[in-house]
Amino acid sequence: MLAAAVEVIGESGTSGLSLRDLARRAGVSHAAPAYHFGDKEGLLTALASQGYELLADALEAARGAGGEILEVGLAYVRFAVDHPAHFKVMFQPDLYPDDDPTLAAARQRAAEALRAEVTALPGVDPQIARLAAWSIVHGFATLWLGGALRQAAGQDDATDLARPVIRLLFGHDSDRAT
Amino acid sequence: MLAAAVEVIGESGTSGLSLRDLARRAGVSHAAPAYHFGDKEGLLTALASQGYELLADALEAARGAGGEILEVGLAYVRFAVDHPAHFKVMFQPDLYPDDDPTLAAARQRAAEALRAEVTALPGVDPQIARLAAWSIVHGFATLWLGGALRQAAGQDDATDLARPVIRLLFGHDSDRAT
DNA sequence: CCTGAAACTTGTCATTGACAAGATGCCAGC
DNA sequence: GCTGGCATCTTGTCAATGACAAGTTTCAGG
Repeated sequence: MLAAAVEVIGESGTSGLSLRDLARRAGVSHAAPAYHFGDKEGLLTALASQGYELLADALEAARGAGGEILEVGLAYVRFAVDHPAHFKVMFQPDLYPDDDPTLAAARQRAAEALRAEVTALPGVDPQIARLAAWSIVHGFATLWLGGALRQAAGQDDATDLARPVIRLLFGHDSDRAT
Repeated sequence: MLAAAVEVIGESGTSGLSLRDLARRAGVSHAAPAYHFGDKEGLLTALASQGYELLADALEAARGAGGEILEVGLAYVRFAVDHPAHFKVMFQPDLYPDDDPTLAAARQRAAEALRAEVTALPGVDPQIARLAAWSIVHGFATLWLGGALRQAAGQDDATDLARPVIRLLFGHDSDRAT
């Protein structure tokens, strides 16, 4: 059912999502989704939680694979591109209550994965560095999903375009020319 | 009426927006909004267009005031914080059709204002520099509006926090320590 | 065989977006 | 002064939706 929700959101966005349509696709009655999630908010909360878990998985995997900060950043972008529906719901906090414990735990896990990887540059407040890293990958991902970048750049692969962008912030100077 | 829409979105988010509620607040009948905007999509299109105009104004003003790139970036963040409803609608493209001519013109104007300001760093593709600049300010603004940053940082003023973040990307090395 | 819980279904209600068909007011041109 | 036309709304209606209440099926454990 969450999978069906992801599909619908991918087609019509978060506003076009209807519990009854989900039920129709799943071949059940119109009240079945309400039983499982209680509420439309409940469904979106579950979807956001799942999204944070997937994101944490992706970030931890990139970190485990010997990845430096660049790789973790690219994993963030790749997550957004591969799971656009999850990403959109996760960062639209007026769709769900933010006091759900499951969601808070998943979010905490993802935040930790992101936080651990940013090694501070010399002379820079590590908190600022973390914020900058998060901002640039999140901004890039959001703009890409919004379609704002596809026309500006000839690129059709998000990560190819994201790589030099992230390098500009954290890359060694020798990388800047590439 | 657009002002009322802004107010409602500020309270309940884009999904809680109802044409009938708008009509109630404006003291008119439930079909009056439909006459002016034709459609819910129409209303959101108008709101997005207005948002892009306001953004272009803000960016051009920052640029005109002798602002370097840092000031323009801060103006972007300030716009998002001051006009959260507009900002949210603008960058949620599944809420409105993207082929509206008025909207396209306004968007073009804002894009131009942003594009013109980014002076390339030596040895860096200017397109990449623009993308990085846009990404970092957009990401910061989005995360701030989503409430993701307010807890992490003790700051309660967005621009104070955004300043060192933007400096990290574009500032001179002498600024980094501050 | 009985019980009770999980996973639904059916039925209903207020609200919403969209549309059609009038009202009402105002102003230009004759 | 009258008429036609236009912009701005109102009333009425419809299908779709989210939420909820109450019943139904299924099935494991005792």
